[in-house]
Amino acid sequence: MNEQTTAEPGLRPSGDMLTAHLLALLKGWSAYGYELAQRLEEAGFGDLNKGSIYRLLRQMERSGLVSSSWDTSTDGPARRIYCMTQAGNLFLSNWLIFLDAHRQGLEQLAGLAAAASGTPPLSGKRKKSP
Amino acid sequence: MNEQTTAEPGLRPSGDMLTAHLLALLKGWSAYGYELAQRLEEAGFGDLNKGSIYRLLRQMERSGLVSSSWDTSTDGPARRIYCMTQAGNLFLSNWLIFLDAHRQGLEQLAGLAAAASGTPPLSGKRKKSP
DNA sequence: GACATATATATGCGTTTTGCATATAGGTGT
DNA sequence: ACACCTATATGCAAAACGCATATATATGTC
Repeated sequence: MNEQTTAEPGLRPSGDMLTAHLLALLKGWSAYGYELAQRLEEAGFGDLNKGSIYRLLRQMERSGLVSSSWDTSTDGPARRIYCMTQAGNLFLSNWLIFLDAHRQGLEQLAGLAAAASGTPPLSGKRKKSP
Repeated sequence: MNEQTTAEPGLRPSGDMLTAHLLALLKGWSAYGYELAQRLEEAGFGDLNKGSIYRLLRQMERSGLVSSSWDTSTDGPARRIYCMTQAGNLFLSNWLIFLDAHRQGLEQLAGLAAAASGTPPLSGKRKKSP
Protein backbone atom coordinates (compact mmCIF):
# COMPACT_ATOMS: atom_id res chain seq x y z
CA MET A 1 0.00 0.00 0.00
CA ASN A 2 0.92 3.68 -0.13
CA GLU A 3 1.75 3.62 -3.80
CA GLN A 4 3.48 6.93 -4.46
CA THR A 5 6.28 7.84 -6.81
CA THR A 6 7.71 10.96 -5.23
CA ALA A 7 5.47 13.98 -5.22
CA GLU A 8 2.20 14.17 -3.31
CA PRO A 9 -1.39 13.68 -4.47
CA GLY A 10 -2.57 16.40 -6.81
CA LEU A 11 0.15 18.87 -5.91
CA ARG A 12 2.20 20.17 -8.83
CA PRO A 13 4.45 23.16 -9.21
CA SER A 14 2.90 26.10 -11.04
CA GLY A 15 3.55 29.75 -11.55
CA ASP A 16 6.59 31.12 -9.77
CA MET A 17 7.38 27.72 -8.33
CA LEU A 18 7.61 26.12 -11.76
CA THR A 19 9.52 29.12 -13.04
CA ALA A 20 12.07 28.71 -10.27
CA HIS A 21 12.47 25.00 -10.95
CA LEU A 22 13.01 25.59 -14.65
CA LEU A 23 15.62 28.22 -13.86
CA ALA A 24 17.34 25.83 -11.46
CA LEU A 25 17.52 23.23 -14.24
CA LEU A 26 19.16 25.88 -16.40
CA LYS A 27 21.67 26.92 -13.76
CA GLY A 28 25.12 26.42 -15.25
CA TRP A 29 23.87 24.69 -18.38
CA SER A 30 21.58 25.33 -21.29
CA ALA A 31 18.73 23.06 -22.29
CA TYR A 32 15.66 22.91 -24.51
CA GLY A 33 11.99 22.62 -23.60
CA TYR A 34 11.41 18.96 -24.31
CA GLU A 35 14.40 18.05 -22.20
CA LEU A 36 13.33 20.29 -19.32
CA ALA A 37 9.84 18.79 -19.34
CA GLN A 38 11.29 15.29 -19.17
CA ARG A 39 13.57 16.19 -16.28
CA LEU A 40 10.70 17.72 -14.35
CA GLU A 41 8.72 14.52 -14.68
CA GLU A 42 11.73 12.49 -13.62
CA ALA A 43 12.01 14.74 -10.57
CA GLY A 44 8.65 13.34 -9.49
CA PHE A 45 6.43 16.32 -10.18
CA GLY A 46 3.49 14.50 -11.73
CA ASP A 47 2.90 14.65 -15.45
CA LEU A 48 2.74 18.32 -16.23
CA ASN A 49 1.58 19.41 -19.63
CA LYS A 50 4.33 20.00 -22.17
CA GLY A 51 2.33 22.75 -23.85
CA SER A 52 2.17 24.69 -20.61
CA ILE A 53 5.91 24.35 -20.15
CA TYR A 54 6.70 25.60 -23.65
CA ARG A 55 4.34 28.48 -23.07
CA LEU A 56 5.86 29.33 -19.69
CA LEU A 57 9.36 29.26 -21.16
CA ARG A 58 8.37 31.73 -23.86
CA GLN A 59 6.78 33.92 -21.24
CA MET A 60 9.91 33.71 -19.12
CA GLU A 61 11.86 34.87 -22.13
CA ARG A 62 9.52 37.85 -22.57
CA SER A 63 10.11 38.63 -18.90
CA GLY A 64 13.85 38.49 -19.46
CA LEU A 65 14.52 35.52 -17.16
CA VAL A 66 15.89 33.36 -19.96
CA SER A 67 17.08 33.81 -23.52
CA SER A 68 16.73 31.37 -26.38
CA SER A 69 18.23 30.49 -29.72
CA TRP A 70 17.55 27.82 -32.30
CA ASP A 71 19.72 24.75 -32.52
CA THR A 72 19.64 22.97 -35.87
CA SER A 73 22.92 21.15 -35.43
CA THR A 74 21.28 17.86 -34.42
CA ASP A 75 19.03 15.51 -36.34
CA GLY A 76 15.30 15.78 -35.94
CA PRO A 77 13.21 18.91 -35.37
CA ALA A 78 15.00 22.10 -34.41
CA ARG A 79 15.43 22.73 -30.72
CA ARG A 80 14.96 26.03 -28.96
CA ILE A 81 17.86 26.25 -26.55
CA TYR A 82 17.31 28.25 -23.40
CA CYS A 83 19.85 29.67 -21.02
CA MET A 84 19.38 31.71 -17.91
CA THR A 85 19.97 35.45 -17.84
CA GLN A 86 21.26 37.54 -14.96
CA ALA A 87 17.68 38.51 -14.17
CA GLY A 88 16.80 34.83 -14.07
CA ASN A 89 19.60 34.18 -11.64
CA LEU A 90 18.38 37.00 -9.44
CA PHE A 91 14.84 35.67 -9.57
CA LEU A 92 16.05 32.26 -8.47
CA SER A 93 17.98 33.72 -5.56
CA ASN A 94 14.97 35.73 -4.45
CA TRP A 95 12.78 32.68 -4.78
CA LEU A 96 15.05 30.63 -2.52
CA ILE A 97 14.95 33.34 0.13
CA PHE A 98 11.21 33.69 -0.22
CA LEU A 99 10.74 29.93 -0.11
CA ASP A 100 12.75 29.65 3.06
CA ALA A 101 10.69 32.39 4.68
CA HIS A 102 7.54 30.50 3.76
CA ARG A 103 8.92 27.24 5.08
CA GLN A 104 10.11 28.75 8.32
CA GLY A 105 6.72 30.37 8.76
CA LEU A 106 4.93 27.06 8.32
CA GLU A 107 7.20 25.15 10.64
CA GLN A 108 7.06 27.81 13.31
CA LEU A 109 3.28 27.74 13.22
CA ALA A 110 3.27 23.97 13.38
CA GLY A 111 5.60 24.15 16.37
CA LEU A 112 3.40 26.65 18.14
CA ALA A 113 0.38 24.47 17.54
CA ALA A 114 2.24 21.50 18.96
CA ALA A 115 2.86 23.48 22.15
CA ALA A 116 -0.78 24.54 22.23
CA SER A 117 -0.95 24.04 25.99
CA GLY A 118 1.48 26.90 26.59
CA THR A 119 1.38 30.55 25.66
CA PRO A 120 -1.10 31.38 22.90
CA PRO A 121 0.68 32.87 19.86
CA LEU A 122 -2.08 35.37 19.15
CA SER A 123 -3.14 38.06 21.54
CA GLY A 124 -6.65 37.20 22.66
CA LYS A 125 -6.69 34.12 20.48
CA ARG A 126 -9.21 31.44 21.34
CA LYS A 127 -8.50 27.77 21.61
CA LYS A 128 -10.06 25.48 19.09
CA SER A 129 -13.21 24.55 21.00
CA PRO A 130 -13.88 26.95 23.89
CA MET B 1 20.34 50.88 0.25
CA ASN B 2 18.69 47.51 0.02
CA GLU B 3 15.49 48.59 1.67
CA GLN B 4 13.53 45.41 2.29
CA THR B 5 11.08 44.49 5.00
CA THR B 6 11.13 40.70 4.97
CA ALA B 7 9.85 39.09 1.81
CA GLU B 8 11.50 39.54 -1.55
CA PRO B 9 10.68 41.89 -4.43
CA GLY B 10 7.40 41.10 -6.10
CA LEU B 11 7.11 37.59 -4.76
CA ARG B 12 3.92 36.81 -2.88
CA PRO B 13 2.29 33.55 -1.90
CA SER B 14 -0.61 32.51 -4.11
CA GLY B 15 -2.62 29.43 -4.87
CA ASP B 16 -1.60 26.32 -2.97
CA MET B 17 1.13 28.23 -1.21
CA LEU B 18 -1.29 30.75 0.24
CA THR B 19 -3.73 27.96 1.04
CA ALA B 20 -1.04 26.15 3.00
CA HIS B 21 -0.09 29.27 4.90
CA LEU B 22 -3.69 29.98 5.86
CA LEU B 23 -4.08 26.40 7.04
CA ALA B 24 -0.89 26.69 9.09
CA LEU B 25 -2.29 29.81 10.75
CA LEU B 26 -5.38 27.77 11.62
CA LYS B 27 -3.42 24.84 13.01
CA GLY B 28 -4.57 24.36 16.59
CA TRP B 29 -6.67 27.50 16.70
CA SER B 30 -9.56 29.09 14.93
CA ALA B 31 -9.50 32.55 13.41
CA TYR B 32 -11.45 34.83 11.10
CA GLY B 33 -10.51 36.28 7.74
CA TYR B 34 -9.59 39.80 8.75
CA GLU B 35 -7.29 38.46 11.43
CA LEU B 36 -5.64 35.98 9.05
CA ALA B 37 -5.03 38.71 6.48
CA GLN B 38 -3.38 40.88 9.11
CA ARG B 39 -1.14 38.08 10.30
CA LEU B 40 -0.06 37.29 6.75
CA GLU B 41 0.99 40.89 6.28
CA GLU B 42 2.82 40.85 9.60
CA ALA B 43 4.63 37.72 8.42
CA GLY B 44 6.20 39.92 5.75
CA PHE B 45 4.33 38.67 2.69
CA GLY B 46 3.71 42.02 1.03
CA ASP B 47 0.27 43.56 1.11
CA LEU B 48 -2.00 40.93 -0.33
CA ASN B 49 -5.54 41.82 -1.19
CA LYS B 50 -8.11 41.15 1.53
CA GLY B 51 -10.81 40.39 -1.02
CA SER B 52 -8.70 37.64 -2.53
CA ILE B 53 -8.13 36.14 0.92
CA TYR B 54 -11.83 36.13 1.78
CA ARG B 55 -12.54 34.55 -1.58
CA LEU B 56 -9.84 31.91 -1.13
CA LEU B 57 -11.14 31.05 2.34
CA ARG B 58 -14.65 30.48 0.99
CA GLN B 59 -13.22 28.35 -1.77
CA MET B 60 -11.20 26.37 0.73
CA GLU B 61 -14.42 25.76 2.61
CA ARG B 62 -16.10 24.49 -0.56
CA SER B 63 -13.11 22.19 -1.03
CA GLY B 64 -13.52 20.91 2.51
CA LEU B 65 -10.19 22.18 3.83
CA VAL B 66 -11.81 24.43 6.44
CA SER B 67 -15.21 24.90 8.01
CA SER B 68 -16.75 28.16 9.15
CA SER B 69 -19.39 29.53 11.47
CA TRP B 70 -20.59 33.03 12.35
CA ASP B 71 -19.48 34.68 15.54
CA THR B 72 -21.73 37.47 16.76
CA SER B 73 -20.53 37.41 20.35
CA THR B 74 -18.24 40.43 19.95
CA ASP B 75 -19.00 44.04 19.17
CA GLY B 76 -18.75 45.23 15.61
CA PRO B 77 -19.56 43.32 12.42
CA ALA B 78 -20.07 39.58 12.65
CA ARG B 79 -17.01 37.46 12.11
CA ARG B 80 -16.82 34.30 10.08
CA ILE B 81 -14.73 31.96 12.18
CA TYR B 82 -12.72 29.34 10.33
CA CYS B 83 -11.17 26.17 11.64
CA MET B 84 -9.21 23.50 9.85
CA THR B 85 -10.74 20.16 8.93
CA GLN B 86 -9.03 16.80 8.76
CA ALA B 87 -8.73 17.22 5.00
CA GLY B 88 -7.08 20.57 5.60
CA ASN B 89 -4.59 18.98 7.94
CA LEU B 90 -3.80 16.34 5.34
CA PHE B 91 -3.37 18.99 2.68
CA LEU B 92 -0.93 20.85 4.89
CA SER B 93 1.10 17.69 5.54
CA ASN B 94 1.24 16.92 1.85
CA TRP B 95 2.25 20.47 1.10
CA LEU B 96 5.16 20.31 3.53
CA ILE B 97 6.41 17.12 1.92
CA PHE B 98 5.95 18.54 -1.55
CA LEU B 99 7.65 21.78 -0.55
CA ASP B 100 10.63 19.94 0.82
CA ALA B 101 10.94 17.94 -2.39
CA HIS B 102 10.92 21.18 -4.35
CA ARG B 103 13.50 22.76 -2.07
CA GLN B 104 15.80 19.75 -2.17
CA GLY B 105 15.51 19.70 -5.93
CA LEU B 106 16.51 23.34 -6.20
CA GLU B 107 19.45 23.03 -3.83
CA GLN B 108 20.71 19.88 -5.47
CA LEU B 109 20.66 21.58 -8.85
CA ALA B 110 22.41 24.62 -7.42
CA GLY B 111 25.04 22.33 -5.94
CA LEU B 112 25.56 20.54 -9.22
CA ALA B 113 25.95 23.85 -10.98
CA ALA B 114 28.53 24.91 -8.42
CA ALA B 115 30.54 21.79 -9.23
CA ALA B 116 30.16 22.46 -12.94
CA SER B 117 33.74 21.54 -13.60
CA GLY B 118 33.10 17.93 -12.62
CA THR B 119 30.68 15.32 -13.97
CA PRO B 120 27.83 16.80 -16.00
CA PRO B 121 24.44 15.95 -14.43
CA LEU B 122 22.73 15.38 -17.75
CA SER B 123 23.73 12.75 -20.18
CA GLY B 124 25.14 14.52 -23.20
CA LYS B 125 24.46 17.91 -21.69
CA ARG B 126 26.40 20.85 -23.04
CA LYS B 127 28.18 23.45 -21.00
CA LYS B 128 26.90 26.98 -21.00
CA SER B 129 29.11 28.47 -23.65
CA PRO B 130 30.99 25.82 -25.63
C1' DG C 1 -28.11 64.28 13.05
C1' DA C 2 -24.24 64.21 9.83
C1' DC C 3 -19.84 62.68 8.84
C1' DA C 4 -15.42 60.29 8.86
C1' DT C 5 -12.98 56.16 10.35
C1' DA C 6 -12.05 51.32 11.64
C1' DT C 7 -13.66 46.69 11.50
C1' DA C 8 -15.39 42.75 8.75
C1' DT C 9 -17.08 40.36 4.76
C1' DA C 10 -18.35 39.99 -0.03
C1' DT C 11 -18.84 40.73 -5.12
C1' DG C 12 -18.07 42.51 -10.03
C1' DC C 13 -15.02 42.88 -13.72
C1' DG C 14 -11.23 42.65 -16.70
C1' DT C 15 -6.75 40.41 -17.10
C1' DT C 16 -3.76 36.56 -16.55
C1' DT C 17 -2.87 31.74 -15.89
C1' DT C 18 -3.94 27.01 -16.53
C1' DG C 19 -5.39 22.38 -18.43
C1' DC C 20 -6.43 19.95 -22.21
C1' DA C 21 -6.71 18.99 -26.88
C1' DT C 22 -4.92 19.86 -31.25
C1' DA C 23 -1.77 21.42 -35.03
C1' DT C 24 2.71 21.49 -37.38
C1' DA C 25 7.05 19.55 -38.76
C1' DG C 26 11.35 16.62 -39.13
C1' DG C 27 13.08 12.08 -38.74
C1' DT C 28 13.05 6.73 -38.27
C1' DG C 29 11.27 2.27 -39.03
C1' DT C 30 8.04 -1.21 -41.46
C1' DA D 1 1.86 4.83 -47.10
C1' DC D 2 1.65 4.43 -42.33
C1' DA D 3 2.77 4.56 -37.54
C1' DC D 4 5.75 6.41 -34.14
C1' DC D 5 9.06 9.47 -31.68
C1' DT D 6 10.93 13.97 -31.14
C1' DA D 7 10.12 19.03 -30.70
C1' DT D 8 7.54 23.26 -30.52
C1' DA D 9 3.38 25.94 -30.66
C1' DT D 10 -1.55 27.45 -30.46
C1' DG D 11 -6.84 27.66 -29.56
C1' DC D 12 -10.21 27.64 -26.28
C1' DA D 13 -12.82 27.23 -22.09
C1' DA D 14 -12.24 27.24 -17.20
C1' DA D 15 -9.98 28.81 -13.16
C1' DA D 16 -7.36 32.11 -10.60
C1' DC D 17 -5.96 36.80 -9.67
C1' DG D 18 -5.65 42.05 -8.89
C1' DC D 19 -8.17 45.82 -8.07
C1' DA D 20 -11.99 48.56 -7.08
C1' DT D 21 -16.30 48.77 -4.99
C1' DA D 22 -20.43 47.61 -2.10
C1' DT D 23 -22.51 46.46 2.36
C1' DA D 24 -23.01 46.46 7.42
C1' DT D 25 -21.76 47.42 12.38
C1' DA D 26 -19.74 50.31 15.78
C1' DT D 27 -16.94 54.46 17.45
C1' DG D 28 -15.60 59.13 17.64
C1' DT D 29 -16.42 63.96 16.63
C1' DC D 30 -18.24 68.25 14.93
